[in-house]
Amino acid sequence: MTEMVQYNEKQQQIMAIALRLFAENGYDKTSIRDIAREAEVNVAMVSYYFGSKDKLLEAVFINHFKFIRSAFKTILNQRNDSATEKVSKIIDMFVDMLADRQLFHRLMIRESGILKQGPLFDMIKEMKTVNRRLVEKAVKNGQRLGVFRTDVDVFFMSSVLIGSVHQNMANTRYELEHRNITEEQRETIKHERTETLRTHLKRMFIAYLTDPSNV
Amino acid sequence: MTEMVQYNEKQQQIMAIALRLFAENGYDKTSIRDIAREAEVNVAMVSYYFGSKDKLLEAVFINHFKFIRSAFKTILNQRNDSATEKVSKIIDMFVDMLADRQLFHRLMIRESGILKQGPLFDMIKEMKTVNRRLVEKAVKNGQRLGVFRTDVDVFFMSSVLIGSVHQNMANTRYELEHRNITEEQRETIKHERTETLRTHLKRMFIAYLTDPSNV
DNA sequence: ATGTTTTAATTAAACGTTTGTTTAACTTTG
DNA sequence: CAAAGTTAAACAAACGTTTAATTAAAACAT
Repeated sequence: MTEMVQYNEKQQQIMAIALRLFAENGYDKTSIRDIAREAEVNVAMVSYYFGSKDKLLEAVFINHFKFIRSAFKTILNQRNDSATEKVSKIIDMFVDMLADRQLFHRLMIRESGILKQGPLFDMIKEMKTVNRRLVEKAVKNGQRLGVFRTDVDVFFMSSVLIGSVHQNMANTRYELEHRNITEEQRETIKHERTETLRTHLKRMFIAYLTDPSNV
Repeated sequence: MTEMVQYNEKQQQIMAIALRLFAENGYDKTSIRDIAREAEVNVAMVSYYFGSKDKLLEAVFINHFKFIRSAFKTILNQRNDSATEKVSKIIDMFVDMLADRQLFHRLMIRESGILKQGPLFDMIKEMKTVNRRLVEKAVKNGQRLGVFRTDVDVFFMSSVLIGSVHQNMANTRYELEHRNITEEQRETIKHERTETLRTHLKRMFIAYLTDPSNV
């Protein structure tokens, strides 16, 4: 219970600012002094609370992974859906998860590219495995019911799923940067893009899974 | 003609090492001294030849963009294919391009995430636009011939295309890291993954484009 | 071809900044 | 009064870059 109240207000403030700066400018291009300035705390507070810059990044990761793990559990415990509904729900979960936590995923995608070991590597690897298991479960369910093809590739599908969502956001960001529109319009376009992505991902996956043609 | 021989041997040596280190360890985590050591040149040579670390990165980008642009032109000038063959060829081109130049694309994906302006931003934005145009052209061709649906989304498709390929490679890397296998086995698995990706991407896209069901 | 001059390439050392982190003094809180 | 929180200052290390000196290569005139 008290385990949950792990971080006090100041710590959360530091972590929130750190996440934003890490995601927007990169971990290495963000100095502890940058974080301290924006979070309006002394530079020494980061070492005091988190030990080091590395550990701060780790804390940010752990924080979000907790949330993500519980989201996975929720979807895993859902039953009584049709095979296509299950796929649809998984896509919804991924799109929502990535849309709601854009900053974190931008950071994760960036840092994941250069990790070779350590706690962050292990966390990301674990998440990749869980992603795959989730997709696998839904696919096997549809295959058991005889509505999905038997020659689909789960590794491929989980790559498409996460890769498409991330790329869609990255492309949208590039398109909107430097465009002279209000923040409101920007958010509207982003939202439209997300909904289009959601709809078409579902259609594409169902088409792929149920495609009757020979290869 | 002489314009082509832009870089001498030493410059190319520096650029090759820089690309590898930037891609594997990140731009910021790679020092000029690291590059100089591995390229077996003096640290001052980087400034001497490229002006700065920033400009070296820019040179690496320009170098690869030249190649990529010419690959695009090749595919754009191909004719007399069926609609599905055109899509198939585009997928082949993207998969080959990303597989052959893995290091560069790892670097680009990473750095693209934090760019807001400047020459690199512009180059990447241009490439995203060209990607989209290529997909658009193939899609419209198929629609004109009446074999593709009219309600497909080109922005979505180009996101899926590039995002899936990159994510597939990233996931494969995570899976293979720390596995106690020979370099040969590693390359074999990588190759298998790439071919599976190619096959299934084609099948999925064709299924998405020709799916007869209502939405 | 030769010796001379000019340009380019290369080097070790130094420069000024910025970095993450620590210290030691001070303030607030329980 | 003891513990936790907070601060400004200091620290050493690493960074990108520049300097000034030296060597190699090229261009040139004789």
